[in-house]
Amino acid sequence: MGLKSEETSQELRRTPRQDRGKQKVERILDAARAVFLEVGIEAATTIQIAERAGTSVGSLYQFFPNKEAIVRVMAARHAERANAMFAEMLQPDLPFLSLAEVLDIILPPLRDFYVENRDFIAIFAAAPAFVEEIQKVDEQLIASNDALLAIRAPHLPEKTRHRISVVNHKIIKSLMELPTFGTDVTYDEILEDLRVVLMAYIGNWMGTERLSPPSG
Amino acid sequence: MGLKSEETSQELRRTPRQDRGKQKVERILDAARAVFLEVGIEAATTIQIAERAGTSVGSLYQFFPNKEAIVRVMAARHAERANAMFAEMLQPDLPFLSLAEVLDIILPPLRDFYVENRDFIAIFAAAPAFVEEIQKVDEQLIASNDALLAIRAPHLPEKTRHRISVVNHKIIKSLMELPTFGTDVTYDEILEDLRVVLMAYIGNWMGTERLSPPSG
Amino acid sequence: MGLKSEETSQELRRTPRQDRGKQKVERILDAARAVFLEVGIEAATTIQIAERAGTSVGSLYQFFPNKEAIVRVMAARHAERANAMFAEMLQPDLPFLSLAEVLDIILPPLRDFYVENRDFIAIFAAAPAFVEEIQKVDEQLIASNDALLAIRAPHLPEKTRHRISVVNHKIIKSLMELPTFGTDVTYDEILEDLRVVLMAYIGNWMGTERLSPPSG
Amino acid sequence: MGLKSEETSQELRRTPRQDRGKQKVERILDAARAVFLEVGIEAATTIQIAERAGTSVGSLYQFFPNKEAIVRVMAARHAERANAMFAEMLQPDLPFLSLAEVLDIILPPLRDFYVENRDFIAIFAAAPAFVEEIQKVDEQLIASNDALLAIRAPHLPEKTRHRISVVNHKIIKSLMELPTFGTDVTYDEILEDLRVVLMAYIGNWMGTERLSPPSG
DNA sequence: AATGAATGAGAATTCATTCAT
DNA sequence: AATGAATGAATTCTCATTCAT
Repeated sequence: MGLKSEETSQELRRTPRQDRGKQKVERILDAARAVFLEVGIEAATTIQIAERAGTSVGSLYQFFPNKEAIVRVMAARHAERANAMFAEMLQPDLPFLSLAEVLDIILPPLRDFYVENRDFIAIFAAAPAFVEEIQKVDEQLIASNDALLAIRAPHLPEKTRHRISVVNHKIIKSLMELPTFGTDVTYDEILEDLRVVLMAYIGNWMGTERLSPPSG
Repeated sequence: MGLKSEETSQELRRTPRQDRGKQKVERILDAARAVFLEVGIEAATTIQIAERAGTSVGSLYQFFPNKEAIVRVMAARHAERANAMFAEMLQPDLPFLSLAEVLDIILPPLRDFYVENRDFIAIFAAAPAFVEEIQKVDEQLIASNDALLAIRAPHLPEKTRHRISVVNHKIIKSLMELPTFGTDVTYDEILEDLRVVLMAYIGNWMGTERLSPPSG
Repeated sequence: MGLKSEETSQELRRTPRQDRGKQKVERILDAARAVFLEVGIEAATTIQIAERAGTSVGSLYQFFPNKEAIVRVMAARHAERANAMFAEMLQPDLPFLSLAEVLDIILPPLRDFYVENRDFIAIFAAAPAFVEEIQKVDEQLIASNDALLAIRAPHLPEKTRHRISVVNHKIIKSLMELPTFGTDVTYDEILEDLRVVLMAYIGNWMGTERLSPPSG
Repeated sequence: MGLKSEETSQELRRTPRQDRGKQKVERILDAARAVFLEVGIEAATTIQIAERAGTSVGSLYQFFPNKEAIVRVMAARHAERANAMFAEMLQPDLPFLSLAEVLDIILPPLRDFYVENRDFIAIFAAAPAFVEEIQKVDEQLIASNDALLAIRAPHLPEKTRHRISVVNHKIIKSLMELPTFGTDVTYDEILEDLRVVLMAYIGNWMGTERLSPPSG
């Protein structure tokens, strides 16, 4: 009787092998980003997105089983980029540097990530919670914080340590969002402020000195 | 929000002079809060809200010209409560106390405000930015920060000062949101963390010492 | 994200207590019958039905959660009418009469049922199999045949007896459909033919004589 | 069927002279049969059919102007097979044999036809009546009945005779459908039942005895 | 001739808002 | 003033059919 899609919204309906198809997926995702940014995820309509992408709804649905899938693929892409950033950032000797050095290493790529992904940050900031992919990005950032802290401050109770990681991440995330939204604050100013704040906050818990690296 | 009326959604359609009317407005706002919390602002339907409030849609529309108006009135109420909190908090000698004393005075009522308004915080956190009333709350909190800072650190360029106020507010706001969402962090833990962070951040700009109050 | 109805299409969405509502349900069902008859169940659209009923789609959906529900309610009504007919028809002494007498008792109300329900017969004849309600009507007619036969011909193996009931029912049903579809055959002619056919067919299995009723 | 083209769906768009083309038409028809059987004619999509046939929609439309045409060609094929069966069955001396002999001659090939065409029977049983080709099959079967009867019972008014032919055909058709659908009835059991029923029904109108063949 | 991506009209369903009662 | 049924525009998604490659 023409029921609407019963699929469990599995990402892409059909992995496009052809270049044409890949390009179209990209164009749709780009269009969606623009539309989401303008009117929000909920208010965006599939027809709007298709038109913006220069196609028809039909085409859109050839690649995405439903609107939610567009959001999820977009979120998954965002998560991938976040992962790539971590990989680059997490050097093995990180836990043994001074806090100032750690921040010198960590903050710039973090800023770059937030700069490059400002659209997605804005889109997902107001995103319906059901976008798990986005929550995972946060969880991952928190986890790597946690790992670092576990080495630097092994005496901390796990629960406390986790809270610190959460708070730390929340501070970074929320301040990095500032330039995205109206405020006329620059990313570099935020970077400076973050340095001050985190030196104090993290230093409070794990000290600011270098650690002697494990012998051997 | 898919409005169909052309009205500019002017808050209350008719100021209810009767007690009966006032009570109904309250019941509708309470119901709306509950429904918004459960399903989000966009997904909430006016019929749901009316039923929860124990009335009919028709009645609801007697007091609110459209769904958006409910959101705006709710936001306005939230703003009022924020203002009340400021009024209480801003003692005339505040600028001249030590930073630690200032935080001792400011943080507890701030926490209380966030505790008491957690529902609204949660509702508006994911709210489409177009709810101006909400932005005003933020602007007001930022403005009072700014005023304080203007006295304590008169040498700061206005723009810098404003940025500090913005950052300061964003830190408070985002950390105070943590207990509201999933995280098992308590308000008191957050209060401690805030103290550390703000001592460092604000202290960095305006010093932590007492100021000699203006003579005369 | 605005998914379409997830309800399991439970008959009526809301049992209309008011007369107005009841009448509207009737008008919708009448309209649906007419439309189904003209274009078939699958091709019928809810808007068509609503218009025919003199309402709007919205109203239609106030009573029926989806198109399928209309079909099911219609089928349920049909089943009820069939049950009413059985109740009337099945006299306790039926098994002990001669076959000719049995047919005299059974065939006229059966004909009346098929005459009065010719529209539904036509609609459901081509109905998608998922309309369980309709299958139940058939099963019930078969079951009462079976019960009769169990008394009259207790020696028959159950499987054989059931087949006879099925065949018997199928003959009745398919012949009774004839006047409904194009053919210029009257119900009375069919009744005569049925008598001949069933006398032979059933008589072949259970004899045509009276049975001595159970003593006591 | 939701046609969008204005063509009057003339069977085959292009008579395939090449062997390749003929084979493809066959493969498409086979695929369509399978798909129709599984999901029904209405729910079947042209892409499904094409994929099952190992081609593309484009190719399918090279041979069939639209979906309906597939149904019609399939029905036409079915009609042809029915005709072939008649041709084989209708021996010149048929009208002069005893009814039992006639049934002995007629019923087995009839059964074979229904067995071999069970798929089509199932497909077209629920088919919208607008497939004229299918009605023609029925009309043809009725007509040959009629012819036989005209010889055996020349005294019967034409209208009566025609009704008998219709009823006779309907009985055969509907009983022969039983094994196709859920029921666990075998074709041989049905054949037995048909013999009983038709002996009685036809015998009732045209006697069961042999006729003396026309001299000369 | 074959392919399958592209198109878009059309169907089901929802929900803000109105208005008769 | 209160009610809640009625309205229909708007949205998501499908699928017959076309047409560029």
